[in-house]
Amino acid sequence: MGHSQVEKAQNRERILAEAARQARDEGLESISVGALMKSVGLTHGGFYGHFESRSALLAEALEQALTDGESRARSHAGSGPHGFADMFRSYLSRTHRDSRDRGCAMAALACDVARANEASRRAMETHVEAFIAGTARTLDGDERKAMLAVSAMIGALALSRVVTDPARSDALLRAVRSELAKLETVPPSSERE
Amino acid sequence: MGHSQVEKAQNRERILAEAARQARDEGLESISVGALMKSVGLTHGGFYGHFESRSALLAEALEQALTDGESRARSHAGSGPHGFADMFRSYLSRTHRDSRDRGCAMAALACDVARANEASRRAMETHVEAFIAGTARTLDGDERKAMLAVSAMIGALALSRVVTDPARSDALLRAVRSELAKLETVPPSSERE
DNA sequence: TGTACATCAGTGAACGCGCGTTCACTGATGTAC
DNA sequence: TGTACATCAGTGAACGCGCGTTCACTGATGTAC
Repeated sequence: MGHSQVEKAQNRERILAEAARQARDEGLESISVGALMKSVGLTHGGFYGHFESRSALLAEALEQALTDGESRARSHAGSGPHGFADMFRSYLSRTHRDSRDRGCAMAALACDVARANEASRRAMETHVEAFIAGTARTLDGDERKAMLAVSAMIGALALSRVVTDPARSDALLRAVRSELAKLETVPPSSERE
Repeated sequence: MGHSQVEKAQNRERILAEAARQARDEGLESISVGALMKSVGLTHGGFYGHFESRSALLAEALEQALTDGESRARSHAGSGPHGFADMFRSYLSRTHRDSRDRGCAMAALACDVARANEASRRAMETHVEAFIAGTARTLDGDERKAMLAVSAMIGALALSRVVTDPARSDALLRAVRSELAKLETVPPSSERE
């Protein structure tokens, strides 16, 4: 056969990208070396020329999935003002709900990572903190509001993928969108805090 | 050996209870027939006297986990007034975060169920809708507020189990608790809607 | 520029292992008399 | 109440299967001359 060094590097990227996609689609643990290699048009034996082991791949795939989802969230915000409303509207869109394999890895994998090893948890933790910090920046630096918003966005997206009734799934996304919109408005009076 | 019919019924319950616990602790798919039977003190062969197959068990275990978590949430509300504040305070407690195997199955398994078969999704959907309806009842029937609250509770609990820094995990729970508390108070004026 | 050869990316057979499932068997249970 | 026997809950060896991993091999790549 024989392939160039350039092709090898490209193949590694293709394997990793596909693994990150499959992780979000079917879960990290459901990735199998044979199926993964087949889906990028290679045979299983070649896998170990790219990664030390399946578990080493899973670690990289998780990081890749987290980064993918994040850059996608940023690009979703569009070229307009990267405000809070722009962000949560695209995050809580039906499009995002229906493209789990290309969307936010935190919503797709939070439960799995919660029971994974500490390295995986730390990897996702970094992205959770970044999401909170980025959201706080659009909310006058109010971190507590940002924590509520991030929890609600990730929770609502995950739940919208559980609900089988399309109308109710849509309603859930819509409701959380409209309630989050209220967070951005300054409270009419500061009497409460 | 020989065991009575009463013992058989009890063993079935013990297998199911342990499966529901393991499902929340390590994920539905990580349940293995051999390990499960061993953990209740039986041998793998006897499993098929109780369940038709592993996948039939998983379906029952999911339902059991969902019911367990729900009844626990109810009992957590305590004997006082079953208000919104009582509920989310116990839901977003460190105790709940740290006892995933006995807690809410929606927070523990939402991501897994999102990619599971339709029967599993429908099973969890019923409990999601019940949680929303029950929460709405404590919020003057405002379903949209309830959807925000439920999304935030489930999202925050799941994320608090990802975050490895104990102080930050606590802060996340605390922040969402304090922000949800504001939902219950009637808006100072109805000028906005 | 052209040739000879070492390198190495990818192949596919083979391996051990753990899993879900089956089944002949055991011996206490519980019923018929 | 006591005895004889059919039932059946649980046992553990055995099965096929898919998986992660290894490794001898192939043949194009890319370098040394």
